[in-house]
Amino acid sequence: MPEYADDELAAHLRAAIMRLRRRLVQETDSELSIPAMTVLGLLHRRGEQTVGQLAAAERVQPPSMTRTVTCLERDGLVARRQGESDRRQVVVSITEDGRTRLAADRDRRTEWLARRLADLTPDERAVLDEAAPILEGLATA
Amino acid sequence: MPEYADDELAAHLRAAIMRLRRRLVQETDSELSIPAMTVLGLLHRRGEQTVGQLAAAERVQPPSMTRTVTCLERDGLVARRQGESDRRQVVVSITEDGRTRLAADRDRRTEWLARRLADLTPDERAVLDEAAPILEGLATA
DNA sequence: AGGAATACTTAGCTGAAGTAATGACTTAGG
DNA sequence: CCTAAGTCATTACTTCAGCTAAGTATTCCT
Repeated sequence: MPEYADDELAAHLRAAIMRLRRRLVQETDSELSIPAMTVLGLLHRRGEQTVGQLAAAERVQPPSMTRTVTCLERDGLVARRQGESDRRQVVVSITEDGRTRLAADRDRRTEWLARRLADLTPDERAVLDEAAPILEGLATA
Repeated sequence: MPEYADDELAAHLRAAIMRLRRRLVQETDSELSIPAMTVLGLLHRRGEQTVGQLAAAERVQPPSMTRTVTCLERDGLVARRQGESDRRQVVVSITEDGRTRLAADRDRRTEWLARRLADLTPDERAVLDEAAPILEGLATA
């Protein structure tokens, strides 16, 4: 039994995403900006990446990624070095400090959402569990 | 069969929301800003509201809502008038032009998402159909 | 070798949120 | 009843996170 008529799902989903995103930003209390945190996570999962790869992964223009990386480098959480095969590239890697900070922040950062999720029924959580990769796919497609 | 360990769902859901939101913003081609459109929708559904009510509904600080309303008023899509019982309040109502614009824009605005949704399998759409109100609830809780 | 293409950076803009302070009005206490 | 405190909206300014345009360094192609 669908909650929404077919042509209304998009509108409702959109509104929900927008509101929830703002809420997530509001409820987050962390020293790291959201893009910074995301990049740190990427480097943790994928290992070192060029600025271009990071920009593509986050679907952001290169200058935006440069700024984020500059910020992270200033705080000593990532290291920049010139690419070996192609010296135009800049390879970014996470530092030990970066990993420490990531671990510390990841918990705090998702804490609010995790608490909210804990309040849901198992069924509801199961729905979101299935929905997460689909949403991810929509963003990436 | 959960895709994610319990304590990872929050992190993944968060990332998915952030990316999808950015994508929605990018792919949207409309004359109305996102907050403006949302407010117009609220006024359409709920009838006239004070600036404070609108701000609370969107979980935005009053100044942000003032700005959005100012913009909408400039375009003749909403009307401001002084509150009758409490003259500090400002009551905002949607105009006929506003309704027209809302109808025209709603389609265009959700078009990209609607197309993406159409590419999903029926099962995936069903999941999102159930997920939408849950996400909405998380944002509002 | 020289010109086109690529990878990142720099500089500056915009949109959409926020806080702090102000003005107008209302409510409550003495 | 009148003053003090509180509330609603606004104004002014800041911050954040994206963008484009233009510049620099390097590589690729003929």
